[in-house]
Amino acid sequence: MNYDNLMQLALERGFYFPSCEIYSDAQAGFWEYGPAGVSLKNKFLELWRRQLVRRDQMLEIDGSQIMSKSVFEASGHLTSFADPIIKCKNCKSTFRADKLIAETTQDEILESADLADFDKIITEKNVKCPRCKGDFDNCRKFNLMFKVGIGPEGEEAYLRPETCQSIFVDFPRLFKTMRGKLPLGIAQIGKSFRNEIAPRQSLLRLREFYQAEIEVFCNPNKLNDLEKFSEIEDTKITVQVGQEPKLMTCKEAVDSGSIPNKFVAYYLGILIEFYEKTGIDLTKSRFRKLDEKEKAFYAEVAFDFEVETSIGWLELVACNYRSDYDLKSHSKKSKEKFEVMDNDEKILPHVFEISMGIDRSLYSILEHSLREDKKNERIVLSLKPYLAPIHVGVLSLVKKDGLKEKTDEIFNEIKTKYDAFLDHSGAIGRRYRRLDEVGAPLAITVDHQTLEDNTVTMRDRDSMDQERIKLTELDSILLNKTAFP
RNA sequence: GCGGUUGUAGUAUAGCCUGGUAGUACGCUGGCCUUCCAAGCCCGUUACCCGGGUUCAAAUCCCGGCAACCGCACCA
Repeated sequence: MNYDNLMQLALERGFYFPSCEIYSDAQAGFWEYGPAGVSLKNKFLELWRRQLVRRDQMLEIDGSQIMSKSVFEASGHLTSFADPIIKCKNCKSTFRADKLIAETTQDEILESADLADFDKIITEKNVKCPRCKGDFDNCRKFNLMFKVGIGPEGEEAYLRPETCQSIFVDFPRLFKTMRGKLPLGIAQIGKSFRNEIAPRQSLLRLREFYQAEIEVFCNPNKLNDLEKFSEIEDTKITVQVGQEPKLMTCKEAVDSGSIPNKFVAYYLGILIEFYEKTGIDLTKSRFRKLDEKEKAFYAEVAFDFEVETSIGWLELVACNYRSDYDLKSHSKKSKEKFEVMDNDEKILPHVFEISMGIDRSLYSILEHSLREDKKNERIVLSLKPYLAPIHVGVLSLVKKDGLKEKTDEIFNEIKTKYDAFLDHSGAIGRRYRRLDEVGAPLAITVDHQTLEDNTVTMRDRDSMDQERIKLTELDSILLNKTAFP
């Protein structure tokens, strides 16, 4: 199934839809999650907590979305997270100043150069608009951060462009008070904000989006000294260095040098074990090593976890070895001490980050789970049961003869424990089809026999098979079938 | 941000060229029927992206805005 099929399902079944859609000044790049989308997202995040945060005994925090100017002076975002742009006075085309200068004059100019330098070169070399030969306005910086004004004086602050800055800033307190020991993972789920020039494709390129980030603080001298590496050494991952993706175990990846050390390999390993449980098709996934040009300004080594969908390869997770870039710069700017003791050694930890795009992950899960069952004329969302927005449909075969009342009774017994959906009306087949489309793995139906022997039929979403179960066993069956792995 | 295409119910669309009662399908609400997979019948429900202009009259023509799609550029 492709992007359009999924978009239609999302709109019809309440997974996601455009923000502020009733108003004509609604801007692109903002989307809402509907009831089904929220339920899926919550369960996805619960799985993330279990498979990464709990597994590795990480600390989870929830930081503020608005952060002070100093944070982004230190992090480099105020200067590096901006593009120098110039606009043609005549045809209004916009270009990146550094790229245009490089193309037309062969002069290399740093992206971070002063604005006056750009203007100077453009005047000296007589650079004109490549479209219409027009003159340019003065160069300006377009920063992708949203600036906000705090309080009546409008003090300068910014919406965070990545959640991890809270983690770096909070590190000294967390390490001390939580009795931290290296390596230490600190995790956070939250929203980040980027003023993208051209947001597009619903959840895939947003101005306001969710990230689930993990920053692992480590001793850079012990990157191959990691006992728990054995847990994942046989886990298979696809690594692409250069052009050819290769399937290998984590151990082979380290031995062959595809992944630089056991430490990085361990986190890529537990990440792939997490994604395996989301239902994403891992045969359509790869860790792609980024070359120098593609890497972020703070990254020393970077792997993108990418998944193939109907619209191409999508970057779901950026895995960056940020070295001591962040702690060093925050330490310098704030005068706070970031060094910690690792046994007898005093060190400034290095950071490896696993920066996950939640919205893109959810999109990929949905696309990989959605299928058309032509034989039975239905659309089925074959989500993992523990991720399904609705765990179980509770249906009455017909409303009369007390079946409705019996159904209500069963529903009331399970509704606080499971995501159950009660439905009495319409043809039974139609109700099953609707549940198939939101991905409900199970449906139980109350019929006349139920009143006699307290059994109901339980239908399986994927096979459409039915079996009769005792109501006394309903809870344990549901518990078992919808449990997280 | 540029260029092209487009914008009609919950979804998908017809109507637009040639201005005059906005139609269809699926869905949805309620009812009849029905003992398990989108059946049938009846009743009902919901829409012309926003603003301005032309006109006796605008979904339709014109201008502006916004959005979506495709391409270019961008993507820490």
